[in-house]
Amino acid sequence: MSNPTAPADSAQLKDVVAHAKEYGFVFQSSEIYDGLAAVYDYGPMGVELKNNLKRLWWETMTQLHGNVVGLDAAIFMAPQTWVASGHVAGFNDPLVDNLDSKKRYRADVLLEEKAAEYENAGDPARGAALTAEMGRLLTNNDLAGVRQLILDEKIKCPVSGTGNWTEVRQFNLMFSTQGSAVDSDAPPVYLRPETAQGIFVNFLNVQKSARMKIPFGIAQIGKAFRNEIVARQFIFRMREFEQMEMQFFVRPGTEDAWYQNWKTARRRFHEALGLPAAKLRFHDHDKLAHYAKAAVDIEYEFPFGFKEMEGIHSRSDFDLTQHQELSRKKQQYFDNDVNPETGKPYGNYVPYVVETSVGADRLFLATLCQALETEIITEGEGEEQKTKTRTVLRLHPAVAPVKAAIFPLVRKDGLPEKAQQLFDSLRFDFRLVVEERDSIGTRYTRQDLIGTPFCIAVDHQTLEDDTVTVRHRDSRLQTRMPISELRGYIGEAVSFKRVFELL
RNA sequence: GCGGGAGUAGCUCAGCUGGUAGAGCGGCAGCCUUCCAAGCUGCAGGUCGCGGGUUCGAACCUCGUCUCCCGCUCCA
Repeated sequence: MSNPTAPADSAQLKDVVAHAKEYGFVFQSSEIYDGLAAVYDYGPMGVELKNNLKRLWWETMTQLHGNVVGLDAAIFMAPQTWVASGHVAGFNDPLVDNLDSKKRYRADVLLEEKAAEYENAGDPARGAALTAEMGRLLTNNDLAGVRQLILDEKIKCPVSGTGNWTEVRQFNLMFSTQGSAVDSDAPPVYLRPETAQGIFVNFLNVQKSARMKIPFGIAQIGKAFRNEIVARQFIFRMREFEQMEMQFFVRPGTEDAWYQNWKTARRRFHEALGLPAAKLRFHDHDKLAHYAKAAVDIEYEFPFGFKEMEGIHSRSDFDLTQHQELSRKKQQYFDNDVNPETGKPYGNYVPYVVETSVGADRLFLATLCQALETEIITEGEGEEQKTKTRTVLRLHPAVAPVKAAIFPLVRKDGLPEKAQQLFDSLRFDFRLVVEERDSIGTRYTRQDLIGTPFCIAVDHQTLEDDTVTVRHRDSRLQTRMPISELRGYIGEAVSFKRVFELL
C-alpha cells in the first residue's frame, strides 16, 4: 500500500492467500513435495465454509423449489458420453508457438484461416484440399505432418511475421485414466470435465423415478477436472474443482423466459449472501459455445478484476439430442399439458435446457475476498485515544465456520466449568468452540480472524444470574442476555432462513 | 508455453564485499486473573524450495529444476 507502483489488487489477493493458509482455509496441495500446480486443499476452516456454501446452494435449489431434485452422478462416465457432448473433439487442441513473437496458436485454426484465404482469392479447390489434408493428418494424429503443412504453406505469425514455429503439440484438456485393468487397448476413461453430462444421461431415470413434470430441474454438486494449460489466481482456476450445477428442463419455446428467470434468481442468491451489487455484473457471451443458444456469466469483482463466478446457459436440446443419437435411446418427454392453440397435449419432445453452473471454489473465493477486511479502530478518549488496525472476516453468519466462541473471563472461580456447561448445552445446535487460554482480547481477535459472528463471555455475574455477554464480530459491541435466550438468538442469526427470505 | 519478480521458523521479514542463521508476531506449557492481540518464565520450530557446480568455506556466486505472484497467451 505504501508503494504506489505496486498494483493494490495483487497485494490484496496475496493477503487473501496468506490469510487462507494461516488460518486453515486453503492449503496448496502436497505442499511438502513443492506442491502440485493448480491443485489446492481445504483446511479445517475452509471445509466448514465450503460445506456451508454448498449446503446453502443445495437447499436453495432443492428445498425452495418443489420442482428441483438432486443427483450425485459418478465422476467416471462411459467414454461415448464425451463424444456426444463434443468434448472429445473440442477439448483437444493442436497448439503451436511462434518462437519470435512467443505467441501461441491453434495449428488447425492457422490452417483453416489459410484455406479461407485461398477461397477468398478465388481458389476454393486449393482451400478445400488444404482442409482435407489437415483433417487427414489430425485424424492420424500426425503432428509432425501438421507442422510440415504449416511450413509448406508458408504460414506466418501475424505478430512477428515469421515462420519460426515450434513443434505442434496436442493439448488434451480432459484427464484420462486406464479404464480396464486387463485390456490395455481399452479406450481411456475420462475424468469428467463438467458435471452436467451426469445429469443429462440420467434425465429419464430422474424424471420417471421422481415423477417429475416439465418444467423441472436436476441439481448436482461434484468435482470436475480440466487440464488447464495455464492455471492461475489461486483457487480461481484449478485443475480439480467443484461445480454446483442445476439443469432445468423446459418445453421448447419457453426457454427464453426461463433463462431470464434463472438469471435474476441466481444473481439475487449472491447478493443475499452478502456480495454487494456493485461488485456483481452480468457479462453476455459474444462467442457462444457449440451447445449454447444464449449464455451469460455472473461476474464478481475479484482482486484481479471482474471474473466469472457463475454461468447461465440456454443449452437448447443439444445435449439430450446428442445423447439420443449416439446411444440410440430416446430422450423424450411426453407432455400431457394441453396446448391451447391445438386443444391437444403437447406430446413428445426432447426438452430444452437452461443451465445454472456455479464454481463452488469461485463462490468460496469471492466470499473470502469480500469478507476479509482490515479496519482502523479508535479506542479511548482524549489523551488516551489511540488507533489501531484490526483484521476481521465479515462472513455471513449462515456460512461462518464457527458460529460462536465461549470464553470464561478468567480461568478460575468456576468460570471454565460454567463455560463448559454452556458449551454442552448448545453443542447439538451449533458449531462452537471454548477457549480459556490467553487474555479475552486475544481470544476475541482470534475469532475475528476466522469470522466467528459471536463471542460469549462467561463472567462472575454469570454465576449469579445466568446471564452472559454476547460480543458481536462486526460492531465489537456487547449485549448481556440470559443464557436461556442464546439458542434462539444465535439460531436466528445463523439460520439459512435469513438468506432464503431474501431470494 | 513466453517474459518479469519471488522462495530463509506457522506468518511478516532481516541477514553487508561468501566465514556454518536472526528478529517481531504467532504456537505450546506454567504463573498471573484481565472485556478487545496485557505482563512474566520456559519450550518447541529452519539441512535457508530442491539438485548440481565454483570455493578451504555457499542462504549469498553460478547452472539446472520445482512452486508461487504479475503480465502476455489460453479459457465451450
